Amino acid sequence: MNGGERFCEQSECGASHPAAVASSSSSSSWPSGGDVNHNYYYHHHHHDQNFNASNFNPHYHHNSNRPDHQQHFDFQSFHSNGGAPAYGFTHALPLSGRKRDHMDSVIASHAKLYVSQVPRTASVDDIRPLFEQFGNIVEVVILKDKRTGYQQGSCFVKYSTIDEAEKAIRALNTQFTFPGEMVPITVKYADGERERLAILDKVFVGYLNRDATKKEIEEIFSPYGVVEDVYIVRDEMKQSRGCGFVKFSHKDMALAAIKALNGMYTMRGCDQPFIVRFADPKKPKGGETRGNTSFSGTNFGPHMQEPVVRRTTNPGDSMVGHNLPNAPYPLQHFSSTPQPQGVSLYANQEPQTPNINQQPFPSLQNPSSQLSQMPLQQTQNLQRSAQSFQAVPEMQKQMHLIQPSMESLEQQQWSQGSGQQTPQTGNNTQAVASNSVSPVVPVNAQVSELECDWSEHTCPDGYKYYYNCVTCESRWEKPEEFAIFEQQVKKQIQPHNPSNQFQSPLPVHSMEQVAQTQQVQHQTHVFHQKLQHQQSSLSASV
DNA sequence: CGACGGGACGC
DNA sequence: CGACGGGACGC
Repeated sequence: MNGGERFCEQSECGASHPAAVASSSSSSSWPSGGDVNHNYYYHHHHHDQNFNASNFNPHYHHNSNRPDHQQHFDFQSFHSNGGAPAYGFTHALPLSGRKRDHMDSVIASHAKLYVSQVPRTASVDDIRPLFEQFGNIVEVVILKDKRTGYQQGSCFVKYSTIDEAEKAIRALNTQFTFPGEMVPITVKYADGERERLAILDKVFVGYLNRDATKKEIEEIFSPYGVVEDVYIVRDEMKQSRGCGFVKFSHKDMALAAIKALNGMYTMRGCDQPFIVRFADPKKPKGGETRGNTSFSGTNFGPHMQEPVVRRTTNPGDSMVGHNLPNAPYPLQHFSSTPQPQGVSLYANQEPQTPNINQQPFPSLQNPSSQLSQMPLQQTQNLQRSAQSFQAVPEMQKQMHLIQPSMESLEQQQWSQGSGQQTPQTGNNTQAVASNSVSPVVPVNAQVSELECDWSEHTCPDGYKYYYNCVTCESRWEKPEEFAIFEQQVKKQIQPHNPSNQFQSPLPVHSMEQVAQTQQVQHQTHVFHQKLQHQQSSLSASV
């Protein structure tokens, strides 16, 4: 079967590594509307040479099929709806110097699709616009035959969220035919992807106290989200094996728990801190497994030890096990039925204390209580640690989940955080830079005249949501006001862009409904032109 | 017809 | 080249 192996070249552009992209996207949870001026990254290395609307005529005359041509490309989003706001740090992030922990956890929620019936002559630029209509493209990889180097007629398209991927599947699978192809494309999850994504809301926990009850465990994890289930692994004698699983209602919560507790929380009577990581997929359970390396490269590996600040057994640590004095916070803070798609998340909650009850992310109550609610050990680590790799970024991450209306407060805490973590190593500092500088500044501050009650935020997994600082409403869909606001911002930043085409890329919904090849092709064609226009506008503005 | 990457820790 | 405890999915 070796002859059939495929390969694809890695991009020479270090900045285009998915990790680098992710570090930008995940670190930019703060309003992303005003970041267009950083998007120059996109065409920095890639001009439009292969990009041409005529690619969609049946002849595909461009020459992108030379075997050695780079066909691998990671995208920085540059349309506003796409997520992954570019804060411009991508190109500066060295491919090698990066921590795998945190970012990869975020990456884990990216959704990779496998697309076949792609013309062998198609370039990334032919493929991307088609898919970009449905969401933020993190990566496109054209598969090639390992030996000949020729394209094999399929590709991976990676979206930053599952939602986007689903949209693309619904709209494009068997619905779109590339010019020159006899059959429509198939668009489906790459092998193992579904399984991988399905369990991101569940964490494995090691170093549980063997006497711990479900309830006790639930209380420890509840501050980070709605705990739907706690399972303690037991032997045949019903004795706890000291590990278990905690399932949340949302993968974001799982991530929050990982960030906060892994290596940071030592249970009473234990001498080792928790291991908290995404659960491995359950049993292979039969067929449908292809050379499934789905979990390599993220933090699922057996010895992927997170660069957590491990508690060294300090003399003064007799407190171990008594951390989290009154730990657990009322579960009522969490909506029991979070809806990824729906209307306002917490619509059914009492409006009286909006700042608490209607937070976009209920897992964390409010910034002022955030520190005090952190497990004591974590706080200690933050304070004492000169090499708090994990803790500080974690804090930052959590901050992003917090009430956006508390900007000043947040900023204060931010500066504390970055101050403490100063004495750390370079790579991290970089990551932090993108974290702590850009996102903290609200769009409103950058563009003085423009204001919008809505702001855009990103969950750790890439989901975007919108928060209104006046009504305290949050919602998943982009409010019209915010879309307009975004456009205004962009006009201001790029005065050279006359007719800004940045509205939500294309009418996605009508797209899905129509789902007619002709239309799709037409719109794709149009999209090409738009892209070109946008690109030239962007270059002009840099 | 189906076809499913490559590199990836950090000192 | 050391890092890792090993345990991994109910009803």
